[in-house]
Amino acid sequence: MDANIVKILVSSPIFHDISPSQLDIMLDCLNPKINTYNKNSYIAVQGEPYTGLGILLSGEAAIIKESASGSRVIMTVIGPGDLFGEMIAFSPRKHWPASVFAQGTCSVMFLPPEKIIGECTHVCGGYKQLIKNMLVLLSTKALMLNQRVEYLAIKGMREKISIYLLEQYKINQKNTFVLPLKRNELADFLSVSRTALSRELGRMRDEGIIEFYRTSVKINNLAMLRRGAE
Amino acid sequence: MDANIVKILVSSPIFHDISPSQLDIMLDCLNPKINTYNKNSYIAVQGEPYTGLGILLSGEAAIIKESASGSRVIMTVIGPGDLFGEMIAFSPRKHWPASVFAQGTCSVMFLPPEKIIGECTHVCGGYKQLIKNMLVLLSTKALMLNQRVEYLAIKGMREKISIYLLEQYKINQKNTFVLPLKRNELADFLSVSRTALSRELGRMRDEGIIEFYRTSVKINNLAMLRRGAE
DNA sequence: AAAAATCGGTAGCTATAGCTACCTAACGTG
DNA sequence: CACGTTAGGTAGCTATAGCTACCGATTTTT
Repeated sequence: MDANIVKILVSSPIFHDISPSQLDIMLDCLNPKINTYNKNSYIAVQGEPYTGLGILLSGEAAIIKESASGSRVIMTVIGPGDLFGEMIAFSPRKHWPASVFAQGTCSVMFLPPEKIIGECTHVCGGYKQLIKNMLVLLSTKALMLNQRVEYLAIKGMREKISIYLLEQYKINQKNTFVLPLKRNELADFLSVSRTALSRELGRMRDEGIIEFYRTSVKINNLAMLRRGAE
Repeated sequence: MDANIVKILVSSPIFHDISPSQLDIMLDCLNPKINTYNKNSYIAVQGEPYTGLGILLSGEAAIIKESASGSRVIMTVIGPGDLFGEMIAFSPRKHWPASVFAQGTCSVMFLPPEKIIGECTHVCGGYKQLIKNMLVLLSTKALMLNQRVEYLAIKGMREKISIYLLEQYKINQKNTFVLPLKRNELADFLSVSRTALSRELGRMRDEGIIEFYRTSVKINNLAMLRRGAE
């Protein structure tokens, strides 16, 4: 296997803690298929049969959800080393739940999922690590989604903001901190409109609960913030 | 190991396709801890250190999310054979993201997650199956959550309903079908108020798109329903 | 079979948050 | 450094959906 490819693969979370030499051996068992895609072409099409666990080797691709009427929403953008289709690999579903679209020229490695829990009887250390990595990846994904559901299920704008800020406060352990998201991204994450988000933040500032400038925030009244979270 | 316990375990998705005799052998490796809990006591407390992958052997327990202010929301109710804490098992997080509360007298088996990707070098068939089951469980969970996020991210009431009905239509392949959820549950799933949901359903009926009585629905105008889904 | 609880539809009121539009501050690029 | 672009705050208007209240129908309990 090409040394360059191995280099990218060892940086990918799916091969975390697997040495290049181990990886080289494992690839023989895993039966990977490598394809290249031109800019603005489909790597995977929503609804079509699943083609395996994808690892982006080079280029940039967008995961997009397409509605029946043809409107397209970009879910995420992925780069070299990133995975896609990891949720479907071991589920009973056998169709792509979203499309993957090459933003530039891309090369992609597909792994047949059945090979991961594979026949490969000589259980090298790398093999065990691979499974462990898959378990970690899926758990983390599920937890992230779970957290997102929790935020989306919150009714009020004030409540969403308060809970989000309290969580950030807990992480930073300081009254003043910098948010990891820009306004637009935060609005997206909370699934509210940016303008309404800004308005509510303004109100909270007027009430003396917080101060902010762009992504930096200072909590002035923790008790009131807590009350806002209900 | 008690034959009764083995009987429940083989019915649990985590030990799917593992024979009782295989299971009996595996349990020696897995180092399970069994505890019993009185009615109305905590099996796990949100925020406290993770105690392992839980399998409910008997009784009924509720997964509840508790907010800082002390308000409690029941997420799901689980019964014998059901799992809990499967998302945290392989993630870097080491604290319960929700509480588990015994609704009646419960007995619970906890498995240390590190044993699942275990040291157990004699790779019996059952062991491989166990890992496969974990992967399937986590994938399915992630997909479910993903679907939920998609619904919650939808803005309009009409749009939510239309997409939901179209999905049900696709499943049933008939114009007339019975919804798997009651109004209350559907409102919960879509994260809208029941009254607003009923109102919009009424509007859609007035416009001749659908007919309905309780949980049975008939689609009268598929094209309009599609348009409602944007 | 009567009583109680659940389920579901309707109506009116109102708070909320989305949308458009606009403007200023920061960033980045040739 | 001038230009375009992105990020973010503000304002006014309005549609939407939440809430309360109520009532009839259905199911469950006793």
